[in-house]
Amino acid sequence: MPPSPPAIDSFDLAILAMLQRDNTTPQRLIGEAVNLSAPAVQRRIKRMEQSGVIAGNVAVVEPAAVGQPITIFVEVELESERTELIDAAKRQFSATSEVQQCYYVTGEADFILVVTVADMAAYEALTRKLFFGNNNVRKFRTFVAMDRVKVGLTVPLPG
Amino acid sequence: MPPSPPAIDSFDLAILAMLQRDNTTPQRLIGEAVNLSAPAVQRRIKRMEQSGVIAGNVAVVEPAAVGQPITIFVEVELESERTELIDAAKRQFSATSEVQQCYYVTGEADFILVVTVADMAAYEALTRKLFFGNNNVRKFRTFVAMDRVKVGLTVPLPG
DNA sequence: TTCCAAATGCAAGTTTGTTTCGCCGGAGAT
DNA sequence: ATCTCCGGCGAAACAAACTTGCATTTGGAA
Repeated sequence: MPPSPPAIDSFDLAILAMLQRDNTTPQRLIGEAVNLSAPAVQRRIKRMEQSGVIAGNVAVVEPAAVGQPITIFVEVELESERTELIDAAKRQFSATSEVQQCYYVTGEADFILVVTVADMAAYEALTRKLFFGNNNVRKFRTFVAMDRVKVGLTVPLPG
Repeated sequence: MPPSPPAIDSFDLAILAMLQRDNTTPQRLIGEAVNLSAPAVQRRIKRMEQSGVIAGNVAVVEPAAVGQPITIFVEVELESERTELIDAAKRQFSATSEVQQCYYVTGEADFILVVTVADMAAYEALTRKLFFGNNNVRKFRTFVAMDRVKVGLTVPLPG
């Protein structure tokens, strides 16, 4: 079997902490901050990208600046929990560009969606397509965000 | 008054679409894709960063790889909707590293949180700190994510 | 039509990221 | 105990990308 990648150590965590704040930080500065040479930093970053610890490098776009000022949470409850229907729902939600995030959850709902739209008319159209047009959706509850207090994908890192 | 920044055009949208997928894409390739020279691409990116259209450039870290495999949604309902108490809650949630995302919403809840933790014991400790230790929290509902079907901050872009 | 402003493309300069090389330290075998 | 192999680290050379300045063109307003 292939050699398992080395475990994450405190150097890696320190590097990740900087990169998930700003991945344009020069490797030289990262090296100074964590007491490593720039090539060592580079090797560790590359390794973490290949092993999947770093899932991607992305620009964060301000939705309001591109005409999508409304963020909405939706709790979706299905009629049937059959695996096949769950998977179909996952696929449909994933393929919908307005659905920024989709989670399959325990509790009083089956899915929680984070939706980004231009206006409420667009949301209404989306509900027709995703929910009213789907016999397996028993009901859904809508929460409109008035304030995006904290937004990001930052993961809390030990150390 | 300061000159208002130029409106976003279809070139900008095409550039954003590529950057929010992978912001390490060389500007030369972006230029080829959108029919612009590399410096023109560079100028537009810089302008959008300064004007806030691009809110940041970050590495996306896989939570499970750094010992935070559990994602939880929490709907929080407050006792009082007094502005001062709302703001206090916003500040407390924002300052909590386990709270990855926090939204102030309409509907049957006041806040929706996205929480990242190592295990349920850590979540239990967090609820004690944030909810049971706060007299203004009337109740909260927990949804544990079994599958992070779609995760990201990607904004749907026209065009 | 004429002038002005903004944006583009080209080319050079600078910074950054990448690769290669040699060295050091540790684990295992002889 | 010593030798050898292996993996990682640091220094330097290399290549690539990014950034800047300037001349040109384009679009619009006077």
